[in-house]
Amino acid sequence: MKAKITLKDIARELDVSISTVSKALKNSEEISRDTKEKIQAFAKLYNYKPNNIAISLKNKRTKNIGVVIPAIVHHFFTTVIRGIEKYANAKGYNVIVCLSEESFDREVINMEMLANGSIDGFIMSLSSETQLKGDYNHLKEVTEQGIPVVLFDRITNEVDCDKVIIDDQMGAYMATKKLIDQGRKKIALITTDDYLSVSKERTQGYMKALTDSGLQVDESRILKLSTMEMDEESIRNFFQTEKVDAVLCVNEIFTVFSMRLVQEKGLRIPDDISFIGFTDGLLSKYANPSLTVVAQHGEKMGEVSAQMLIDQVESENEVESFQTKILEPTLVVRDSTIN
Amino acid sequence: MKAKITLKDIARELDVSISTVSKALKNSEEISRDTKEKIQAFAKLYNYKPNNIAISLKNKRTKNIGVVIPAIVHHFFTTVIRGIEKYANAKGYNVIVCLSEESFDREVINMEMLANGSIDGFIMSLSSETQLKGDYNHLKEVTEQGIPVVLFDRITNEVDCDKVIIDDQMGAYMATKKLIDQGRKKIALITTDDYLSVSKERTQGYMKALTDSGLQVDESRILKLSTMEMDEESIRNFFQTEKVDAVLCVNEIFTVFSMRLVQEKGLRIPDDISFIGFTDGLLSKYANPSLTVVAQHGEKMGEVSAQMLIDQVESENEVESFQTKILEPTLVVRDSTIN
DNA sequence: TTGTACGCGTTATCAC
DNA sequence: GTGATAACGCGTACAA
Repeated sequence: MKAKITLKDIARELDVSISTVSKALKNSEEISRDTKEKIQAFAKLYNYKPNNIAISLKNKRTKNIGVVIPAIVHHFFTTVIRGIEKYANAKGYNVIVCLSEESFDREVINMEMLANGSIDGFIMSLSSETQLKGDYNHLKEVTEQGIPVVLFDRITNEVDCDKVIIDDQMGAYMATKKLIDQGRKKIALITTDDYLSVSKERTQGYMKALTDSGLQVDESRILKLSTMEMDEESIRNFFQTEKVDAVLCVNEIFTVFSMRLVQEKGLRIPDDISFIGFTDGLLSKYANPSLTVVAQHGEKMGEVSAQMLIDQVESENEVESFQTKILEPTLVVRDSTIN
Repeated sequence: MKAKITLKDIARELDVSISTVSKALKNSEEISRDTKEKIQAFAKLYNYKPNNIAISLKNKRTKNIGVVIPAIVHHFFTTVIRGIEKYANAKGYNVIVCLSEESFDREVINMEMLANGSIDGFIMSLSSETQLKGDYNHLKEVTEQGIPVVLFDRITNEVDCDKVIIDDQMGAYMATKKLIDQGRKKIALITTDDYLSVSKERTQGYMKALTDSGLQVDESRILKLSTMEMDEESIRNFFQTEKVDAVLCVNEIFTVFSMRLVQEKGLRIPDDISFIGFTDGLLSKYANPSLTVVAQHGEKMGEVSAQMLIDQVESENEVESFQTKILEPTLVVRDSTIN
């Protein structure tokens, strides 16, 4: 095993000083051609690479980005990570991923772990427990320390930082409008409690579309689950009592499961009942029938988040004005609605 | 903005030496109660936290694990990451995720980036391009430098390191056997070229099950796609020529798409034709009909990988014997096969 | 043209 | 009981 070689090692071997080696490897004009060539050849031979940690300590820049998300087994979040990775890597940054698993405590612990010098900035989406609690002190502390933060998707207005979201309200509005235009009158909404920022927005978009079209909002047609996790029981009960001709759901899984339920009852999709979900993942594409969805453009969101963060990290002067970027959702029409 | 406070800051404020502060904060017996209390109170007040980077430089331990995988928008890999995260986090390690996106070059670049001091060890699954090329020098270099590596799922025998896989051959064998036991005679296999270690194993298991049951292996019933990415055209062609009564696929997506194709032709699943896939993800659970699959236990795999890696990282004496852990696959029976 | 000295933040050793 | 010093690996201002 050949251990990593350092400047000191090279200096000792070649009987020059460390700084000479350092300069030579940077091709400094100060050093004579002879010495430079000798040192560079030796360095190449022993595959010298500067130690990232030492450089981080010196520069107070780690070139690491901390990403804290509630879950990773969700298509949307994986696409965001991919977008972040793509941009960050191109800029020479690494991505440290931490999962809060929807837990406030784990979110706090993870941030504290990373905030002690491991990263140059955070990109994060809030855990549901955090949004429920409404406690954002861990975020405030971090920003007060001067560590840049970019929030995406699940955000809060209580923290001053850059944000990236899609226009969830518009997405729900577009979807609902489409259902109405196709003659649907009894449109159900399967969502979660309003403490989740995205669900709140989507619910508003749904209601606005109904009232804009002169339809009544019937609260009994709105099912609010407690989390984004699957709750088969509640959805089953809902469809036992409610007779509807269209359903909008805030994610893919709720939609696919709901479709299955009504299919079991003998209803035909989209003839008897239409479905639209959120998130354009594999499930939507390969469901039977394939799913019409509001695409959230996770990869784009990740890229934009990474760009905003790195801009902040690399800007000399402290940024004082924060911006919120709102991406436009798109309706991807497939077979769960009438064409 | 209150910047991070250092030992030096505290020392200056309290008019003591840096080493006194350091010791006091570690509750050293050497320091008087008075001084300790004063220093600890001050540190708490200003929320002092030691700088990870400085500690890493000193200890030559980063408490970071590098994870390099081919893709993240795959359920299997996300579950592995989750397992790694879970174990690593509990041990105080962070997880740096890098995506090779199935590219050899990106795999090499990512490893080089991380190998220069950013991480204590690697957990990785080979990109398809790497397996196709058969070039593992980047892995060998890293292990020669004394950086521990754990390979999972897509592995190679050419690198000496710990490995974690499931018994892919057994998984395919179990699945094929089940189809045979249900009276199926014409069983197709949709897989990828043999350069992918997992596909090769699965193909062997499939063939072994057939011959063990006295059935002929009919090469025309085996479709070998070039990658794990979806290739709708090839699959469509395959089902146009081949008449089979059961299909085994090496992933979920191939399976779900194939089911759709035969359904369009009017075949009933599982009455006329049965399906079994690999990977127990959302698609399998929510497909219509739901999918019988060989579960790969990704989360478990991640945990085991992390455990093996951290054991190696933390073991004083250099480990010289490497082990390969083989996890058992499980058949999850759902509605795409006869019960 | 080359080398010395210092600092990044921490800890461990040794001297007072 | 407290403090000075060296070391981790690197870069750079300054001195020779």
